[in-house]
Amino acid sequence: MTIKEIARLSGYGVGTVSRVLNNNPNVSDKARKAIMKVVEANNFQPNENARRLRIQTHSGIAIIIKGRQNILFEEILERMQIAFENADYSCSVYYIDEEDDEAAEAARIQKEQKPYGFVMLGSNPELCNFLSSGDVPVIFVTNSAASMNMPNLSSITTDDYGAAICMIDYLFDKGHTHIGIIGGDPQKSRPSLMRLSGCQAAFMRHGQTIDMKKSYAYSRFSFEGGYVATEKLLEDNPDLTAIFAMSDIMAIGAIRALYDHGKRVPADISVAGFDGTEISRFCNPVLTTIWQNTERMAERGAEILIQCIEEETPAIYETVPFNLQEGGSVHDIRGL
Amino acid sequence: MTIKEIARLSGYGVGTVSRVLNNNPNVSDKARKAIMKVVEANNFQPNENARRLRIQTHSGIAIIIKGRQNILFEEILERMQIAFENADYSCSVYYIDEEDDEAAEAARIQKEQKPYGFVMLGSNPELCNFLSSGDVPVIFVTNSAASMNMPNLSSITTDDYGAAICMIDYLFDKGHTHIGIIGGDPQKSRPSLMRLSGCQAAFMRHGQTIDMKKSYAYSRFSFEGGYVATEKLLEDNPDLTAIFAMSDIMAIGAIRALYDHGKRVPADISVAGFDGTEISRFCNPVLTTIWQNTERMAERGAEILIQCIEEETPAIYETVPFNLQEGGSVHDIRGL
DNA sequence: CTGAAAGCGCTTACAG
DNA sequence: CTGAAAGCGCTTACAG
Repeated sequence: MTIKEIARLSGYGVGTVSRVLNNNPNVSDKARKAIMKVVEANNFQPNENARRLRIQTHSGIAIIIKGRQNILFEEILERMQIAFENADYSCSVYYIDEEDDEAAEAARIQKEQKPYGFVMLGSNPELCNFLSSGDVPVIFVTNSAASMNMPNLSSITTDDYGAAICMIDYLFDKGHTHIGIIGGDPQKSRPSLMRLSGCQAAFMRHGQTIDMKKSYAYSRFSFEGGYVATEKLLEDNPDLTAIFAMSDIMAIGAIRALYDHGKRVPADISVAGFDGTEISRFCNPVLTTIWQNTERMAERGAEILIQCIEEETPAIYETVPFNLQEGGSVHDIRGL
Repeated sequence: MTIKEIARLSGYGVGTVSRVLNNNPNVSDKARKAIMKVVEANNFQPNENARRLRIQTHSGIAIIIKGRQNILFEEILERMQIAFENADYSCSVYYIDEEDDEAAEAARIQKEQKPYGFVMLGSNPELCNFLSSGDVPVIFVTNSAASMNMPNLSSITTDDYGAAICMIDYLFDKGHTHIGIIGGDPQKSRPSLMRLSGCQAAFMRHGQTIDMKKSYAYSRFSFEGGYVATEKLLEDNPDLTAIFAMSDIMAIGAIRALYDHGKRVPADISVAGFDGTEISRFCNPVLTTIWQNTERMAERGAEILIQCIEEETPAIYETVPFNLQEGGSVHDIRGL
């Protein structure tokens, strides 16, 4: 079934059929009705490939998500899609693996779809040179693009640095002075680097420095990663009283490891997370964590991208406030 | 940049360029080299819309996933994609919301992409009349299509019925005779219905029946759902000793609710889950749950679909074995 | 092995 | 308001 068939069956030309299908006002009511009748009777759907080939135009917003199963990203994605659709942008979502090359994927999409703009979830702007050479607007979510200083690369992030300071201060406040940290590779993950810097700043204020060999354990952002990293920290630091993990998932892995090694949380050792995803409120104990405002990141992220597209504004770098969400995983050990 | 440009720059015709791009053997080495040089120099990507319009053919496998954030489905999806790619089928993944209409989505994709086959993850075959009217092969994963008896609708499922019996038997074995159940609406969710039937069978063997009003609590497959359902069960059944939740996520919600109501798990009350997803091994306590063999479901599912496509085999309904995975969330209360 | 040409299904000036 | 026609970028018989 093609537009030509519809034209034949309705007695009109293909041009008029096309106009009806695209809600072009220059069609008589009579023609519209006759054509819609045939369209509906045949449950006709125009061939999208032909349409795209012909209009050759941008096809909405491309959202590239690095890493599946990331609850934080899923929360942001859902709201972003709604925001874009409310602004009459359709979006297509592309998942790529943790190890895959987002720049190559973006380049492919750029050639194929010519989107109005890109949303990069969890992507490191430094790896996206391709995008900076073009002039299509891009917004990086959870990774700052400020240091790139490219007019088309915006970003929206949580204040990772400030949040880490806040959490470490909180732990010191509760009497913890032997703190281990679990995070990503600061050479590769910008949020890890920012949070680590925040930790270092907070430690300094309390007259300590972080021993990167003993007290910082590298981990993937997974349960298993948090588990293994915790075992390493325990081995190197028998007198640890608290662990700060840079994601809720890693924190849950850490808690599991601690129990398996006979340590109760928080009675024997405290654990803090990062993200404030749903699971942090349902796991046991409930996590003390940094809540990232995914709602705001999604909505402002969409707004910024749309503004860059429509008004050709230069890049915007925005930071979203966080909250320390108290659960039951951190013990107050002052006076013990 | 189009194929025409490449032709001009390389001094060959568009036909030859196209043949090189598609690895057609009828091209001289000389031409291939010359053309590839230009292609690479320009980082040329052919226009996919034009290609699809022209070849007008099937575009691999369409995978429709109902509900985001479903860890079980993500596990299956990842392995399925690998299986299809190894068999040289490309696949495209479509996520739809819990409430969305998968039949409409499938119809749309069918018109637009003409896939060789469909994978429906978490979809109810009874809602997919559209698909049965066509002759494109479909495999339903986690929902049996056996009762549909349509030659193109296959399915691969865990033995939900047997697994529920196994778990209830296990709970009775450990001395539990007051068991509450949390699951989906058996009118809408086929796996819920099958598991509930298994529970009923197991209860009967132990001389009990399930009081659907008091002992079965409806829930969405979410943390929050499990939490609320547990509160209802507690209220209606003060002497409950165990809860069987039909997913790990609901079980974790249940555990949280129990703690919030001053009950320890498993000391005061036992909780069992279903799925055996990664989180079941990291939450606290570790869940006693039914492990679904996602690896096998994915691999056999892909095999079955490919067989139906290539050999035009009639529908196959396959059941995959499960395992009861013992954690620390069920207490042995015999002799207490 | 290669090129010229037809045509996939659509949209959109253009002319009426 | 409507129709005839050009053309989006590609693939593939067809002829050589």
